[in-house]
Amino acid sequence: MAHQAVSPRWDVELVPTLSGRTDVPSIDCPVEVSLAAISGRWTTLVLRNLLPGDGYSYTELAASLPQLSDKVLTERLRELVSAGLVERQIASGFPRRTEYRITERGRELRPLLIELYRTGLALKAHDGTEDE
Amino acid sequence: MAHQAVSPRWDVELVPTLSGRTDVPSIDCPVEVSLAAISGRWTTLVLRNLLPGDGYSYTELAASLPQLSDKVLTERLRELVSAGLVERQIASGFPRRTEYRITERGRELRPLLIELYRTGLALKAHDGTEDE
DNA sequence: CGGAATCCTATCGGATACTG
DNA sequence: CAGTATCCGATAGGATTCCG
Repeated sequence: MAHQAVSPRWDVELVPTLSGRTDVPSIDCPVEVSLAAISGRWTTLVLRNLLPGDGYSYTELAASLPQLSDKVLTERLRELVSAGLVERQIASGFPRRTEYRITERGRELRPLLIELYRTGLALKAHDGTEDE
Repeated sequence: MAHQAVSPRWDVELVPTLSGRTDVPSIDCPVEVSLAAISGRWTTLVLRNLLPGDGYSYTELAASLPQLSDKVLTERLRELVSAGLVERQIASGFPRRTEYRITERGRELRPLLIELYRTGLALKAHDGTEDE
């Protein structure tokens, strides 16, 4: 008989469905789906700015994050749009105006971002570098 | 007078404190703190396995994630240990046994991981690729 | 057993310059 | 205004081999 793959003891609240019991980082795992949605430098800041629901032009978005280069801003926006988290509308007229706005789907990330914030505050509170 | 930096409209539930109002991805921002804690390929899987609280030897951990190379496993463990999220104890004896175990601090990540899972399921549910 | 050391490639993200 | 194009250095992570 062959060796059994060693399986952890499952925390069923943490891993309630089978797709979380993977032994590799696969996009089938819900956790990886979420991570993919918020991954990339600057992504969470862009989402933070869009989440209140206001439409932003490209330039406004760039002005709200002055250190963010055009290249990366464009990349992030394309990723978010193609993931259906942000929508892009081009209003005809001159000068051209593009408007970026969070989608319903994008709003699903809000609780996650709140939790990221909350957890970060908790970790900062007791800093992990106290002596015994 | 100079130009004003363009500031977004704040979602005060999402960004309750000043440290979240940064315009660059700084480690001062709580969101970045959380992201740093769970960042890196395989990290969430290692945490998932440790979160039930069982101690794992290096080899058991490796066996629970067979595709994970020694190099990356070691890297991840060092990061987690140095962040105070996991503790490492060496039991004297032969053969040598090292035991990795989640810390109290590490348990603070549990709600975040649950939320990552929850959000991922939600995103998968309505897939973002439906036609109108 | 529990790693460390090397090597190698791919992708990421920053800087800069240019365009319809 | 709203991006694109190009270059480039740094890191991440996988494969493999070695060590106390």
